[in-house]
Amino acid sequence: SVQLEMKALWDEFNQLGTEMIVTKAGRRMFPTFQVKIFGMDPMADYMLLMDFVPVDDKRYRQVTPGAAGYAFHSSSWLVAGKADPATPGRVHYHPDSPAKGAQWMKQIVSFDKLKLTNNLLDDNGHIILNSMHRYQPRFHVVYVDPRKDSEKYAEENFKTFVFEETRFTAVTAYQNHRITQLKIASNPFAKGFRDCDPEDWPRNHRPGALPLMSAFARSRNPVSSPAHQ
Amino acid sequence: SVQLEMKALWDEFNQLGTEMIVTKAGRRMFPTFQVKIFGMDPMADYMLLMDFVPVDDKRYRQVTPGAAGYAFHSSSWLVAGKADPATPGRVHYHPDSPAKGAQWMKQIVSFDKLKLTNNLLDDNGHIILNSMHRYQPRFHVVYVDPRKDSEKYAEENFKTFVFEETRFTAVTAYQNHRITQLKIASNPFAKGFRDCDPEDWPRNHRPGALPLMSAFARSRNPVSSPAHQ
DNA sequence: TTCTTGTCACCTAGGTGTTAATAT
DNA sequence: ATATTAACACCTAGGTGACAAGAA
Repeated sequence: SVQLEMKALWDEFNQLGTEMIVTKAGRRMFPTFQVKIFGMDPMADYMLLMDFVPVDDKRYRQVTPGAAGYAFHSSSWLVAGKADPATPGRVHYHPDSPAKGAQWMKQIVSFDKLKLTNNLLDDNGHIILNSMHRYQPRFHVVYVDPRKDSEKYAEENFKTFVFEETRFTAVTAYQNHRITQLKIASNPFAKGFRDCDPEDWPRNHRPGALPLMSAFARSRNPVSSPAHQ
Repeated sequence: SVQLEMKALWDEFNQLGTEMIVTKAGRRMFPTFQVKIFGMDPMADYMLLMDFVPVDDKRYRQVTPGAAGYAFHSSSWLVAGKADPATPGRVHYHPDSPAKGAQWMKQIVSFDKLKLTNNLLDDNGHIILNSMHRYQPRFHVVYVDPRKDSEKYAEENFKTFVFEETRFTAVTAYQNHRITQLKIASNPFAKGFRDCDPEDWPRNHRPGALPLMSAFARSRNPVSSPAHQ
């Protein structure tokens, strides 16, 4: 069995509609997909991998509620047509694969090397996704069968785990400001954009409490900021 | 068979008398011990590990040639008595162990996670060495025998490789300035102490050329520098 | 108008020798 | 005297969202 780590954080993002940035060079996911694994044979070899399947066959687009003059990203999505044709879909093997069950179970397994890209010609082995489409991450455990004719047992030698709270929309720029603020508040690498008490997250964070979202006020290179409203 | 990477650099250090810093928290080696491996069974599992054995049973101390007033570290070592009693001696397993021969052979194997410490009570799994003693790094390849009674074949299932040019003296502070300068010139993490053409190393470095050693002139926090000579 | 790209300041994380103070 | 320690400035390496400019 498999347990999703940081489930409370995933839930918080999922409630707002998780977005993941895709770039040409590849971007990590945040939150990172991490799991605790139970019930493996400690002495047997396993491969761990992830892939991403479309949640639906729709393409989305952003609705702009701002009246005249100023466009403000919202949390509402419009269906903008049928999905782009899906490419075969890559998989990402956990770099420690293959490894013994004991190794996988003794600590949290983290897919922090996995990167998402929108570059259809990517040759870095990153996961290729279409921007403005929704995806469901999947986690697969493959038992390395020592038998000679292991191919015959492929069907019974792997198990797939899906956590619906890890669904997200691939984007090239954040669409929902509340997602941006939650990323800034919870991702250590975005600390430079925080405006609030830097000690308040995640140390004192209680799941269920309202996320702190004052970072938007910060403006590093003060350019002619358009009148808001 | 095994080939030492960066042999030219190791030779250059060895010619001066390589020194490696040991600290309480643990310090990496520089140069890093790296090898290319040939002739493994691509499908078999191997463990890769290193250990460190005393080169002799001597303790060293620094000779101070400076006359009165100013002590200047030299490249001469004096034997200062018998070695401290050796502790059992830890080993460092390469963190990718165990892995298939194919995996080990397809790229350079780097022991850059290995750290040296002088803390006899270290509980981080680092290699414990005595300062002012000389050591010989050893590299071991262990074939993971799939047979039930594999213990019986332990003798024939491993092979040890020793590169004499990787010998070094463990120190808590550098004793030979030429070693310091060569470290500064060749270790990217010490770039801040370079004084010479920053592009000149290692790009244009020809083994056999005299190492560039002008970095000593640099003094960051200019304190009352004692008159030299 | 909407979406994408490339650059940037600002971070995390951690590897350097230097230095002054301390220990032996 | 000689050896060790801890704090420090300065790096490498690379992960953030902001922003302006470009593309569709």
